Amino acid sequence: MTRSEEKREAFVEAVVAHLVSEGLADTGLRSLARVCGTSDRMLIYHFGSKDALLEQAFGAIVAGLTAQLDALLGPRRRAPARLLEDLLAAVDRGPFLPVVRLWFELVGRAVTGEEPYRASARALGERWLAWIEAHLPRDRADRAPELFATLEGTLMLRLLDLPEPERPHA
Amino acid sequence: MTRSEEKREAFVEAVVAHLVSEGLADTGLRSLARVCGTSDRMLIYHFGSKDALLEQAFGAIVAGLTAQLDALLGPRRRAPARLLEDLLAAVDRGPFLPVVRLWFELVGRAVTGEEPYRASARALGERWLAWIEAHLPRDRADRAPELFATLEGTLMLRLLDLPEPERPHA
DNA sequence: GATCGAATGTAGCATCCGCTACGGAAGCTG
DNA sequence: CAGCTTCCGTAGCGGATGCTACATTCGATC
Repeated sequence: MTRSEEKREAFVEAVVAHLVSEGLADTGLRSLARVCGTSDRMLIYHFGSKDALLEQAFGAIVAGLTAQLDALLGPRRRAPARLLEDLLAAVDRGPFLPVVRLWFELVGRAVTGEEPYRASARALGERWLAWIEAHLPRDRADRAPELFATLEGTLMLRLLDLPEPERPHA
Repeated sequence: MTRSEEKREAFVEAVVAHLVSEGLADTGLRSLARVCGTSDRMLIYHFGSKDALLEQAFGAIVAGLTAQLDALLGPRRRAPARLLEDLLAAVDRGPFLPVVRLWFELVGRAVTGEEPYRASARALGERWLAWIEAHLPRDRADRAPELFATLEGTLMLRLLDLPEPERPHA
């Protein structure tokens, strides 16, 4: 790997960390350059445009997410209700809340069709759905969208400090 | 009502229409002034700040939403599954999709705590929850958050062009 | 008709935005 | 050393941002 590629990779990593911790608000080229320890000039040089950089960063987040989920919950398949319970518990305990917040910010931009947000949100959603499907019993894989919907809706309520559905304690 | 109050009301109405049709992207003071047929100078004069104007507009949207829902679905209480079905059908048929998009944009900004978005999103969410509660059988009012979650999650999937949960046809 | 406050137009401030033009430095190749 | 490519710093463009200062116009009241 060339020096350039190494640098690009490091830049993307720094941007990912910044996005996860700060959200989409502070994503000016000059801010991103600061967290990368370089200049806006150089970010354009390496990535061509701000959107291309963000797209790569979102891609890296997508790739990292399933890895994190796998590490936390293992490959075991389980019934829908139990899987939902485990996922919500994981969000409670793990470092997932900032990513969930970022996810909702991303969806908020994606619904207008704005790129690169829409494409990134769809990619993230698809991977998430696939992960859920892979962790449901094979004969109930078709319930993945339903579980996804319940999970996302519950997270929305949580993020807005509105009352959550009552769940049977595990 | 004074001339000023009439004008303010008309301005808020114009801003509401603009928000619903265009979303949160094009909300510069000068853009809002254009759709109101006035100047940025005058919007500040009447409302004090852009945020105050937006807050009033979101308030008007909240107020209008339950009215629209009532008009479409009537006051009848119904079982959770049926209510969900009816709500999703209403979104399918009615002019609600732009409002739903705006709602998700609003949530996207609210999750970072940014005002006036957070307060407005919470208000809208609370009213929506209350509406659902009022349309569930009295002894099942506690299932409102669950229904809200399923509805919002399903709408998210729909807005992102991801596969929706299978529903029994009504 | 003088007066006064409400309403409004004009111009501008300070700051940010993504991006670019230009030129210099560094390092490799002949 | 010459010449070329890669890398990067400086400066700035044109436009948008929320908001303000100032001055004017207008309509109602005394």
